[in-house]
Amino acid sequence: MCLVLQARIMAASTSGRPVRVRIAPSPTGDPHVGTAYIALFNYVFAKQQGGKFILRIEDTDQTRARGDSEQMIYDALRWVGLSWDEGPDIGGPHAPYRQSERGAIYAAHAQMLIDSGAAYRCFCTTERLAKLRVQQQAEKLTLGYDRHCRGLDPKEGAARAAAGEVHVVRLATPLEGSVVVKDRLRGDVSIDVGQVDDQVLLKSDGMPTYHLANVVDDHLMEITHVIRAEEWISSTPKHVLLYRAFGWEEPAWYHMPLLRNADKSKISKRKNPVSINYYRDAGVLPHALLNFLGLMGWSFGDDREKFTLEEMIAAFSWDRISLGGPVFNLDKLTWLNEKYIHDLSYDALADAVIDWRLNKGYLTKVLPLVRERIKRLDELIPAIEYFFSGDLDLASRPDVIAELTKLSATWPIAQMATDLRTLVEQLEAKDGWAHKTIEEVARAWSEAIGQKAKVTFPVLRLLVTGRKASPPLFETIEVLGKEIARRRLRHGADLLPTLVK
RNA sequence: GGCCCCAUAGUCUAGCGGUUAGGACGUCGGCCUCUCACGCCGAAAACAAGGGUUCAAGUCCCUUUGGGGUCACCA
Repeated sequence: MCLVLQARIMAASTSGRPVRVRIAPSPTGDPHVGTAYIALFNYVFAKQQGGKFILRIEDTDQTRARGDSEQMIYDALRWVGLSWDEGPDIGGPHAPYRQSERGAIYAAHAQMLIDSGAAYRCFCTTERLAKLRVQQQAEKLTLGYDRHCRGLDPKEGAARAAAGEVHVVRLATPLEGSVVVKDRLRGDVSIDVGQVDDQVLLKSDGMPTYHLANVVDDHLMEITHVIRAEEWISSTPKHVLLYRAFGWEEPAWYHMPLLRNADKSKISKRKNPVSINYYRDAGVLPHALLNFLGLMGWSFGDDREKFTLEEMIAAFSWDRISLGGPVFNLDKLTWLNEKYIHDLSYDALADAVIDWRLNKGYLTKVLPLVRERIKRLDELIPAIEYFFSGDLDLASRPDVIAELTKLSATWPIAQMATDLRTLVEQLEAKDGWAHKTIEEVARAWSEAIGQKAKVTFPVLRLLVTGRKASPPLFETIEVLGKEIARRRLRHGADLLPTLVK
């Protein structure tokens, strides 16, 4: 039996503690499909082991926080059918579960590390660090903090801090040796400490970095198995070092492969829809999405590809994980979704469609935009068709292509595509999705790229509605929802060169 | 670039030393059929390369190649 396999089997019986796992998303944007993916494996393992699944919000970055994001995470996770035993919204024995509310805990723990000499205060300015980095890059040295403040007398550090001097707290990484991460899926991963920076633990705003918060919380919340994405593997030594510095027992590490774009790079919104809300709005059934995620890196054991969460829980084992990064393939997701639709009773399907968009709530948003534009009720459905579609088939619309071609005379196609992607990114950076905001962003963007709204807005309309005429553009975009609208814009930008020759 | 991870068809995967390398998506062909779709049948399509170990290697080891991740006061 190979070592990895042995490690995986031992993993299931690790330590006598009851299994507790967590998903720890950061509320910095739309609910990510990767969050659901990792949540699924945490959830499945917890349920199989009779353990607990905890949701923790990692909102220690004040600058990236997005107001609506946390609620969207709850909604999205519940939508796919994953629920948690403890979390910010439902509480639990280790509350609070929102890191921004645990500041005192981190500060106290950072102090413990300073007291024991495992961490130190650093007064280096960001300017100095930036300069250092440029220099290291120029000289092709290993990037990282040069430990300038490490030699500082702790007493002096304490005094300067007490005097109100701005500083951070850094981990005093051992100067030599290596750290072995016992990854249960990969075996031992040994990383030389030369690769490990004196990582910032406490930021100058008093908030902890991920590294400190994550280790402190996982310990305090009695997390036994850390199941997270592979991108974390290279910072795990820092975490191991922290556990040792505190004298705590490490959790069992499991680094799952990363979901990939078609080109095998880490899944990203530029190349793939990554918001769970997109899949919801595009008419993917939650169970189909979850089932599909279960196929990413894991297989049932027989040739079964369609299975329920309960079946997955019953059949789950770590030795059926494959480590190659799975490409998130929309075609196969759609095929699976088709299976789920076909298995629905007509009654259940009716409910699903109503839940989706064929409901009074959504119609009430659409109708104000079209009432003046219809003369008989029978004109309604054709008039609002694009409010109920996912991707538009622009290639089959000669009028759209002709119009785009015309507009490309003043706005070259390649540039158009680039500019549109810029717009999408600017829209993504905004909280909320109100038409006034969208319009403001679009107007500012138009000006910035040096194109008249008379040219850019028609292009937006063409790509977003697939028509030359529509209700007021920005209200239409608002009602369509950010997911569908952004997807059409991005997808449209990708398609432009093939549409207009 | 340093370090780390990974490697079966275009894609998701089965495979744990002896298989005609299996299944699924997609593609192509056929059947069914008033059309389309579903469904059914069939086809093309893979062990990255080179060295070992072994009677025997997709499976174990090494090297190379390729892909990915990571090197922040972001998570």
